[in-house]
Amino acid sequence: MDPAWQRSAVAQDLSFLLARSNALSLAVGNAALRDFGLKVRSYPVLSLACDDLRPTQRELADFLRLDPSQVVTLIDDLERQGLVERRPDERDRRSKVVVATSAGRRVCAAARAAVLDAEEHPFAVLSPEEREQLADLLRRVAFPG
Amino acid sequence: MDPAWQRSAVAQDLSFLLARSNALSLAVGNAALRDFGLKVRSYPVLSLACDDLRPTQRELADFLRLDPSQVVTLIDDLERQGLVERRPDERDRRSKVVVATSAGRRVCAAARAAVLDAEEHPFAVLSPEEREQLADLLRRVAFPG
DNA sequence: TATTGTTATACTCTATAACTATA
DNA sequence: TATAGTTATAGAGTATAACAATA
Repeated sequence: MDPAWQRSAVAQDLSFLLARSNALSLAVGNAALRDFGLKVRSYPVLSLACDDLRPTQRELADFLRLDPSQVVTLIDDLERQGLVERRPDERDRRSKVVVATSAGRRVCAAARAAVLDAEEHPFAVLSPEEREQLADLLRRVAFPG
Repeated sequence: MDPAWQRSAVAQDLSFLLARSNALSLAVGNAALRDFGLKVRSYPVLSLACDDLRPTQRELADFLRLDPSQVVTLIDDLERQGLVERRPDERDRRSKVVVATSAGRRVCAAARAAVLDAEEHPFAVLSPEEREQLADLLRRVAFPG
């Protein structure tokens, strides 16, 4: 059955292929992060906090294309697990800067390794060169301008 | 801000780039389909019904990686709009085959044109050759084996 | 007056289990 | 007994509006 279905009209759509690939990647990613109490949604927040960018919640919301209220609950979870802390922003007392704790840095490093390892599954069909090619193309779609 | 953030660790992950690209494509796709009473989730069902593959609900669930119960509600919607019909499968009376009505075919053709047109926005940064390259890479990820 | 973070709310999506009718 | 479709339900994700503190 599949061969004929793969020649169907929808299966040629870039948006359909993107959605399907993402669904696979999402499932694999969440499974890999489960051991660390993280999800595909919370891991980027922790990772950005670990990159010493001292992001405010507003900046995280903009970059991750999430509503500010969603960022609140993601950070609530990470803070409850002792992985990040909210610090007052000296330059603007309305803002709160998200910084990683030392525990957060350890968990993030381990989680990153697990994610990269898990990515082998959905992307194993591609060679290292093809993966880099795919990353380049997606980078331009994901970050136009 | 963005340039520094784009060099962050997560922004290098294939899974993150895929998720972000998909989020953009999803928003654009749903906006384009809204006029036709369709969504990114229901359009593939209608499109496959229009391809004369005479899919059963089970086959649709397998191909779209959806739970059979989700297929039920998607087809309920499409049937309520008069775009598809459930027909008994002569070969297995447990199964139901989903076929497009003539109205469904008209709507599907118009919706497909709108989707292809809307895809210009997220993928406009890529040349036609690059888009085909991206489609080839994603096809192999989305349909391994 | 505008913005940051927060709370509350509702709506969609996703996952699961149980039921029925057929095989 | 196993499978196709259905129903019901709960959890996760997403979007929106309103509010307090600060700019």
